[in-house]
Amino acid sequence: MSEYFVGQLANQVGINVETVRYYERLKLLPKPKRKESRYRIYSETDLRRLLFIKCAKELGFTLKEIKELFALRIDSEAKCGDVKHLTEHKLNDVDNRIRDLKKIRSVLVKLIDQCVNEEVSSDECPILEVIDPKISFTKGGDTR
Amino acid sequence: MSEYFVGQLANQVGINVETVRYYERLKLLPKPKRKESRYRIYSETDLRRLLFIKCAKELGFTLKEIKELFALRIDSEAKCGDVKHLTEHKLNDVDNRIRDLKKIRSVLVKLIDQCVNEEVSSDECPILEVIDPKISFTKGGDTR
DNA sequence: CTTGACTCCGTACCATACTACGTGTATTAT
DNA sequence: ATAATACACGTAGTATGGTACGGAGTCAAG
Repeated sequence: MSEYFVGQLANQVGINVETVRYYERLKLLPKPKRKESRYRIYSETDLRRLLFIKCAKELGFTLKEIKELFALRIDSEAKCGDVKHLTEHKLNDVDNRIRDLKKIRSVLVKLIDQCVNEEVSSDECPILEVIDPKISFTKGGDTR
Repeated sequence: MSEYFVGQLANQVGINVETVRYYERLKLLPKPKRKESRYRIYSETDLRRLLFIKCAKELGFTLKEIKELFALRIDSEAKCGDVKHLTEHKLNDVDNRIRDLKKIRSVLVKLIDQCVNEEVSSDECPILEVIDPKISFTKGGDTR
């Protein structure tokens, strides 16, 4: 079971040392053990947690939302139904994202296709094909 | 073919009027036609463009990246190969996002499952199961 | 036992993406 | 026609998510 100082941890994950401390302040990371020297000591679990944060951030989750994701757990305190509802909500959100990304994906594929087939086409911005103003993207009312 | 003033447009999309002007400054939106009164006049196309921006933002694209997405088009000026490369890069990015979201999705489903089956489980944060430190998320080197 | 790299902490600064404010003109509802 | 909205513009302020800085303590190598 390997342990790291903050520098090694930050390096493994590919983020800044200051960012680790920042996340700790925001309670995205638990307060780590300390050496007698007060140096922070991190575990494999902390590393995974940080990797998750990094990834989720790139997927468009805010730090606040990431905190909520971490909080989704079934423990004896929380009522199972509550967790289920929250989780279903998040799931719905994630599904919408996947769907929207797939729309964008299909347009990109089409664009690459056009390149291959040398069909020089419209002045219209092709990415906008993704949007049918009637059936369009996740309209209104999600959490964010 | 309907036309809007900035307020109606912003309202349709669900964003602030100031934000529309802000996007115009950043050249995410083209300079609109004006009435004699200098009032901006927007079209259906502008509305779709704004909806796209809103959606892409929620998917974790920065405004800069969204601008790049808009720029992906085959016109007589641009060399097709360039566009193809750029687009393939974006496609790769999008694919990674979809894959990572699917991982998160599967964990959420598992969590909901546990609720249904009343298996009160570990103190460990279940969302972290998503991360296998070996096979994990999109590590390193994408554009962002 | 000193030198260089790492860590501590608090605070200050930075970029991105808005959002609000103030002053003036235009439009619209009564 | 006049008051309430809406818009124009420039500029300033805010929230989020970091990033940098400075002075002091720690550690490992030579």
